[in-house]
Amino acid sequence: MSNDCKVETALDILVGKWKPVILYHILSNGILRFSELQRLIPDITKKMLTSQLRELEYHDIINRKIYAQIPPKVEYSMTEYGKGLMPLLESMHNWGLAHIEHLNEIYGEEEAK
Amino acid sequence: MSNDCKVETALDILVGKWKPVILYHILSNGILRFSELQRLIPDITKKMLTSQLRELEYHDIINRKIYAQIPPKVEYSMTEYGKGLMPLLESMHNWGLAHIEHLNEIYGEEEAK
DNA sequence: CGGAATCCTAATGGATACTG
DNA sequence: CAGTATCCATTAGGATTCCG
Repeated sequence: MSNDCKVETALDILVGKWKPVILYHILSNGILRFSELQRLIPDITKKMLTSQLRELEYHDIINRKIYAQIPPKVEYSMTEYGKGLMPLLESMHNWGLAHIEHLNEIYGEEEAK
Repeated sequence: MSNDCKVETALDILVGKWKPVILYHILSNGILRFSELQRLIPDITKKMLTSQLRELEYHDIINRKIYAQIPPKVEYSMTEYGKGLMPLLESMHNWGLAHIEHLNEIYGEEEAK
């Protein structure tokens, strides 16, 4: 059996068209409002931004701080626990970087995939 | 810009409902025939097994060796390059394991997600 | 401002049957 | 045995509108 393989658990947290980008911006900026994330990721819709943030929040990767005021203000930041993801993200980034090189060697520069 | 973030590149290789399981079995067994993989992963269809194997092959993670005989025989194994994925897979596995613990602490044992 | 609700499209995954 | 080919179901993602 392979039920002791938890690679997929880690994948779950990162999979989603926008999650890596969102994490990238929050990690770079520390704290970001909903509208700031929208500005930083122009092509994302509110619905997508909301759903991806909620999933990350569910997994305790990011924090959601609501200010009870009008107009509303909501801030997102990494949780302490979520910061523990950073080494893994870096490993993935580095491997990804090397892999692009590798694909170029095999298939040439054209193929982006 | 966040275009220098290549986390997604790494994700691409692993995303796909069956890829982690397939890699797990090939890594555990060294060399496996198509039919052996089918036995080890009972719920997968031929179509899915084929497509996932082809994607891994495209990325030079696994090798496909065809024996020109009747009945056909095809063996799959990790490439040398593909073995370089192992540390990353282990990191992800370990993080995933710890994350399940963490979720249990937050939400209790019931929630599997 | 930061969403929720609704509807729609595209991509992924699966069942089944056929083939060299 | 190791696949294709077709067709169908499910899911992810997106556009738009509305709301406190």
